[in-house]
Amino acid sequence: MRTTDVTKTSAGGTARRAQLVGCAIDALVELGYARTSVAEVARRAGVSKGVVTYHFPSKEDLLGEVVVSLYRDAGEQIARAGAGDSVMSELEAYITSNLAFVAENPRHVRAVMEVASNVRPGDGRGEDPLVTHLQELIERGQASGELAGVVDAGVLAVTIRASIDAAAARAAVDPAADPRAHARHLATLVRLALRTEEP
Amino acid sequence: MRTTDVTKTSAGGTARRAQLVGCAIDALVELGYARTSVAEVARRAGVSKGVVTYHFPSKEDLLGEVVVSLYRDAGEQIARAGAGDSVMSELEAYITSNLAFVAENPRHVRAVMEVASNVRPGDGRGEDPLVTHLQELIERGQASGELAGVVDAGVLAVTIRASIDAAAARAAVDPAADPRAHARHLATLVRLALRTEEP
Amino acid sequence: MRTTDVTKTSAGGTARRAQLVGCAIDALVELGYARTSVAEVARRAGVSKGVVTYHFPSKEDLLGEVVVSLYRDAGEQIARAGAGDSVMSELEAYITSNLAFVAENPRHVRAVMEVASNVRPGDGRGEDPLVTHLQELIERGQASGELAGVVDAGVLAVTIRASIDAAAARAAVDPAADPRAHARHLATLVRLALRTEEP
Amino acid sequence: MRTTDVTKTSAGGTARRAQLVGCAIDALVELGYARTSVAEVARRAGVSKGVVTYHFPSKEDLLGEVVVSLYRDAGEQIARAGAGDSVMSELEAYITSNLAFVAENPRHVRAVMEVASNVRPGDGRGEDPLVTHLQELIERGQASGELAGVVDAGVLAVTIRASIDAAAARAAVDPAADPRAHARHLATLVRLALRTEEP
DNA sequence: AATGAATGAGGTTTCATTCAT
DNA sequence: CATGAATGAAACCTCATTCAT
Repeated sequence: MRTTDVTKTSAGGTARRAQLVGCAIDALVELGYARTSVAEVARRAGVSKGVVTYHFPSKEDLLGEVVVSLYRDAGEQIARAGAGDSVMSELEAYITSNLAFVAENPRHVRAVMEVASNVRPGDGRGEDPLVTHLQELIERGQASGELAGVVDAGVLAVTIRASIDAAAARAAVDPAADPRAHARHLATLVRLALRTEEP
Repeated sequence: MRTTDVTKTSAGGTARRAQLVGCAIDALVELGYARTSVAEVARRAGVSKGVVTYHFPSKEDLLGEVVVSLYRDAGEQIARAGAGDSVMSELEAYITSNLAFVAENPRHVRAVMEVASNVRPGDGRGEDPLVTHLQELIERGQASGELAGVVDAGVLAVTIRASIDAAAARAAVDPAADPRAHARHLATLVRLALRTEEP
Repeated sequence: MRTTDVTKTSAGGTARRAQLVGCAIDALVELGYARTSVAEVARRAGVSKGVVTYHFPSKEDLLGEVVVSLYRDAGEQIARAGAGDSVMSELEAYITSNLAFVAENPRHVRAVMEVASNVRPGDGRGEDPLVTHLQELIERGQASGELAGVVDAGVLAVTIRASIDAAAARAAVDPAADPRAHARHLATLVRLALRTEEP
Repeated sequence: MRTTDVTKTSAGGTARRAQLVGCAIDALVELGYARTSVAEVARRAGVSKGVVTYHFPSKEDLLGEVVVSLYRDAGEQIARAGAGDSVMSELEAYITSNLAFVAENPRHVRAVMEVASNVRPGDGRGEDPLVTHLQELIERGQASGELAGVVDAGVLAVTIRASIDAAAARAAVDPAADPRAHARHLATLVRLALRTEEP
């Protein structure tokens, strides 16, 4: 329980909001989406239900904050990873930084997965931008001849993304999992699949 | 609506059960887990709520049947695919038959995904048997020298499984997706990753 | 409390529905609109809250039924009153039958007033059809020369309607009030206002 | 929005109170009683919720002030209208000044109606003093022979009052309505009803 | 087998009010 | 004077489940 005393901790309700988001994450990880109610989050925070709806007018707002705060944190960290000087090293940096973030925030990642798998996408499809970005990266490398063109860029992009997510899911639930090792092995796998015959 | 008249169709109400499972699948696909209620399933079947609870003592039983019936069908079909004469061809058959099944049963697959992401796994951990099976297969190939040993068998197994699931998720929701093509490209990817230097 | 045993009273839930409407009327009269909750109605009926929402999916449905059942009853009774052979006698019949109905159903009338004064009219205005009907009647009499044209038909129509409603409000709350006497005096008033100089 | 800057405007916060009453009126007119919350009033005033409860210990106090401020204003204006030299002219002055006030303060009037229809009268019954006053006036005229005695003074009093209120309700909601014209026509109506046969 | 009625728990949200700063 | 945080009650609604017929 994140019942850390929050009084006098920070100006504005920022601390309280952060605490509530933290409790929501805990509830999502431990109970799943369906059993994560406003009441449950309030209970974990040791406050009344009203406090939650005071800081987050609706449940959607609270869970939305769980999601965006992850994207904010992940975005910052992954941006710092910077790009490599070749497509392959950029791919590797992508994989590594993603799973490094996962290794450090397994529960937050898991919580967002719970939310994502239970929110009906408004109107429908829409390519996953994460996958699209990967695919374009790979295609660029293939076009320049740096990478072999045998394997389908789209399928490889989906596969990389899915592998990262699977490792994340695992890490969130199994403290013994090692997302960084997964990253290394996945990078190897990708390198093998994309190596040109004669370097 | 699967309101096919079911009266006097079969002994023991097996047909009614099948109809209800079908309606549950439809509801899961169209409304998502949260909005799939017993009442909704009954409405779609054109019967009263009592009928559902009569055939399935609890909601869990109904959704459980959605899941096991998929595993039953998939198991049969994939078993028929048989094994190849080499580990690589067995891997390929696994990938292909899995995604062939997905291509033929996208809605049922999607429904099971809805259920799976909302049912808390009994107590927790537990290796995924599907992944374990793949991993053992790969390790066998690597031990015999048929396959290269550079890549980590566990990570590759997880990645294959994740890639298949991602393609399935996509196919279930996007009629334009082509799971069979995904299977071919994924098989290529695996072959590249596992090929020995000098065959 | 209308906790009359309803079991085995009638086929279908019609009796239960009627009982709930009755309890809603009682609550509206005794507590007013704001304090008339679904829970309160259930309590008065001696049933659980769920019963109310079972028969009336939403609170709006329940209160809507309070209103339409009044209009149904009133419509039938007033229709039976029939029309007179002159405009004046028709006006008199209107006033009399309206207040006779009020005299017999003071609580139901009061309940509907509570609802009416608390439901925001969807888009806005819209002439009150009851008033419009009266106004047309009066104008017809004035055009034919049967009634004096000095007084404004619209204002008289509004005034008659308002007077009836005021008497109704009074009757609903004061058992000593006499709506039928009010009707006689109001009719006299109208006759005086509309009499021609030389008959 | 009545967000007029009120700081340092007046001693004792009288201006703030007036501003809040004004915002409450706006909310009542635009949203109705049910949706007029303390928070809404504060929002419209551009201040925090606490300000409202500071100046008005309870919601009832705020809405009460909406009502009494109307009665105060109306009382002053109607008193200025003065009395006529005959009962009939006094009746006419009453009707005219009432509806003149309505014509000038339609929103305030509407707001008070919202409140009135949602506040349970203390214990119940109680003659309406406004009606009683009218009734006594009429009876006086009838006793002196100035007015005809055919029509019942009580019913006429109720009817006049109801007609004024109906016109007020209309004016509050329909800017095209003309309460002053209503007053003239109503006065005519009353005169006709009370004229003696041979003057 | 099937139905419709009933239950009661639980969910989200709104709100008047209190209070420390 | 003013604020923002917190509370707790109450409202409406949904739903899985039980049961008599």
